[in-house]
Amino acid sequence: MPRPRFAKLDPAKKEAIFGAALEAFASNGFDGASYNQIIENAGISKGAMYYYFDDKEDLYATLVRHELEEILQHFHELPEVGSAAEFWEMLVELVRETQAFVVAEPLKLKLLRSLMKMRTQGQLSPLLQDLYELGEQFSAQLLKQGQEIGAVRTDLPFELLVSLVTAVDEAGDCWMLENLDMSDLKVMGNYGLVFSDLLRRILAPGDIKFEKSD
Amino acid sequence: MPRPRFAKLDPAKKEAIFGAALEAFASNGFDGASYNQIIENAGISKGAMYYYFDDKEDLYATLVRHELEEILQHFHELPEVGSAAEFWEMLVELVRETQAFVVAEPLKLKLLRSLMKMRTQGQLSPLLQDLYELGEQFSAQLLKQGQEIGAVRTDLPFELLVSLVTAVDEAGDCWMLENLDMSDLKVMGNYGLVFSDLLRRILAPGDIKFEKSD
Amino acid sequence: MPRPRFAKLDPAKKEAIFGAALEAFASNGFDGASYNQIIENAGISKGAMYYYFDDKEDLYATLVRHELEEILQHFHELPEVGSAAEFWEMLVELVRETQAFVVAEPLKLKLLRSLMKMRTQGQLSPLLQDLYELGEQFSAQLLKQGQEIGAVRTDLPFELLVSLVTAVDEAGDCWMLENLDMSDLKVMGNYGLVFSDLLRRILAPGDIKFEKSD
Amino acid sequence: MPRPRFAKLDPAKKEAIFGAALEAFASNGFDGASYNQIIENAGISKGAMYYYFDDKEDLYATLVRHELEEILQHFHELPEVGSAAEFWEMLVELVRETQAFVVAEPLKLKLLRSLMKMRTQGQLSPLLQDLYELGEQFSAQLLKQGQEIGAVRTDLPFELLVSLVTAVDEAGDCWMLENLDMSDLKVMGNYGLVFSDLLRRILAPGDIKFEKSD
DNA sequence: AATGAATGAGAGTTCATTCAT
DNA sequence: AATGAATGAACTCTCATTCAT
Repeated sequence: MPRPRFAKLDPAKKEAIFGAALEAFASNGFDGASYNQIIENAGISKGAMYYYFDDKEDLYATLVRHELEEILQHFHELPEVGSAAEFWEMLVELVRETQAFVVAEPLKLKLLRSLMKMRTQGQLSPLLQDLYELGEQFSAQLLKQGQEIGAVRTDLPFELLVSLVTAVDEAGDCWMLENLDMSDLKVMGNYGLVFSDLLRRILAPGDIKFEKSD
Repeated sequence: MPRPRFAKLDPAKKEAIFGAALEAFASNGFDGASYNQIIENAGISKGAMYYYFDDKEDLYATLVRHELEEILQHFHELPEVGSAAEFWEMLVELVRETQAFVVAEPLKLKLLRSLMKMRTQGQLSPLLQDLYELGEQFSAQLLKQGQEIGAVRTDLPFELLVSLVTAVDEAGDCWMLENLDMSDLKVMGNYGLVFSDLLRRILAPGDIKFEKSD
Repeated sequence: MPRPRFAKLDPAKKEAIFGAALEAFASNGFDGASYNQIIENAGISKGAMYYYFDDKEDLYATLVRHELEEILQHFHELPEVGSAAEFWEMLVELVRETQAFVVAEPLKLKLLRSLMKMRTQGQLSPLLQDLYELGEQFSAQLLKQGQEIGAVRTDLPFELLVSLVTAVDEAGDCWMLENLDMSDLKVMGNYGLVFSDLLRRILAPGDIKFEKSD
Repeated sequence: MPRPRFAKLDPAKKEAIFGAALEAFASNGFDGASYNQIIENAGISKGAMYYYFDDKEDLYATLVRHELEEILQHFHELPEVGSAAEFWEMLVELVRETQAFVVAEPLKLKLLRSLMKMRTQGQLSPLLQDLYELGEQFSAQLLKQGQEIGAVRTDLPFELLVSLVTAVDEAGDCWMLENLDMSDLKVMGNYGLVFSDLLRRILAPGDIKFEKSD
């Protein structure tokens, strides 16, 4: 089922195809996007597209994997952290970088989120299931690391933690895109602290002490 | 776009229509559900359906509103709480009831979630936008109350809080449906505490003190 | 899978649909016939066709069943025969009638034969399998009757006999269509004797005595 | 339309092409087989295939001719027979050999039969028409020989005899493939007698005497 | 002598919706 | 108040074939 000779294609056409696909899938989800329209917008013939990709799902999977790998690579070398304090500092930085990505590439974010949507509702095909797990791998790896140095709680099922982190991330990203003037980067910078603190609240181990602040 | 004379219909037919629609929309989302099939499964004529509802979206909105109102009504009279402590106690109870609903009516939950999906991605039509806000109203009201008695933080934009609560709720519900043996109600009961604690962590005001627990 | 409300359709349109389908299926077989072209030639809209028939196969099956029943009904009341001699006399008459049908309705013959073709090669869907058995039923019933009164051999597997009769019929029909001037009905009449004798040679029981005739 | 420089090709590739084509055409018939898939399965480039063969039909015709010639060559030197009795003895042997071929090479049999199918229904292109006649040539030659020594009837049009022999052969082969456990070669041997007797019944001259056997 | 990228018409099927009755 | 026949654009995908290299 993997796609064959798309790799060695004229980069301009490649970009045209990925561009059209990104636009369509991000805006309308997998089912909602029209493959015909993607093909048309990419400016290639029907047969050509089916020469590059087995089918609609193959294109979708290829695109998602492409974007996913780009992101994962970007966060590839997480700094080694030795203490919980260092872990949370790293998280702040991580969240800031993520937000920068969200603002810079909202379509890509929406694309990745479309995969999450498909998972919750309906069942994912094996091909897409693999992709999903690849995507979760990053959060999972981070959480694992946090648990090893005692920064992250171990009293809840691991998958639940992953789901929670994903959900809060998504809610945060989504809210930012809707409510923040994107040009106002300073304000945005501050929200890095806000969201990393939210994650810490959720993930911190033990009984949290809720102290009155006013 | 509001729905017309559907109200004074034979309740049995009403139920047939809603049943077929719930099944279809919950399982396949708005776009994925086939209006033709809903009509057929409802055992009603094409013309009749278009006599009751303007179009597919009208049926969807009517159904969602119906379920939403049923739920809102159920939680209508929240007990008045005077202190933060009482607020958090109430929240525990609330989460438990919500979970019971999730287990009892997974389809209805999926239906409501389909609305969330449409919102995050793609744009909601004004009609559905109204519905979405109606759905958020409950969380919003709860948060408002919490803020008034000092239980809920006021340092973040209100809409962000609402989004966060919604996201965590959804992640929790979703995780439960996937991972819990539904007959194992005792275990489920315990998760009421887990999820309400998660909400408290997010919503509690001030700088949270993360104390080492081991 | 059966077809729904095609029955109570304006007979003229019914005929248009059956006509287009007969022409296409008879000439090109099931796979070879273009459903799109059938629809166009029938002069109805695509949606309308799918309103009458579930799919291409449904139309094909409906058409074949229609023609089959017409034929079976025509031969419904076979005269009761009490002796082998009467059986062979009846066979002569039967073959003559069949030949008249072949000449009158070559397309219908080709249609029925297309079903046979599909069976030998590739496997028939359950729907078409039923049809095929309905078609064989006539020959089978005839053979059964012949066996009961001792006119037809019982030393070979019954299914083989059916296959042989079918094959010889087909070869004969086919040859007639190709080689006979159809207007020359007198000659054709004689071939009734020829073909019924051929069938008798195959079906007659016992060791046949081949006597020199010259 | 004849095929060009395919002859002097690496025999291994030749075999690969013929193998893929045989598999596809035998299983799906001419129309049903996908030329693209044949090319892919042959492990050859698109351009190469169109370099060797004009088009799909050219490959089909070349393959059929190849198999046909192989068979015809196998039966090339029929033993000279001087009497009707010897003729029928030879026929028994011939049928047995044919059956062995059927069991050994069912795909090749199906391929040849696909040509018959195309002939009966739809019209054969001149190229394929030639092929068909080549195939009939063997039966024809046999019948001619039989007629010369008085073993085969001369009261029917020659072409009709050929058609009948072909049809009965086909019915027999087909029935064997379907109903016989191929490993049960002993039983199969007996059917050599059955089928050659069937042919004799059809072909024997004069008025056949049907004698009661019980 | 041979490649494989590219074509675009056409396949069967589903869709939400309309409208004469 | 309600029917259900009818629409035709759009859907994903396959086809045999061409042609610049």
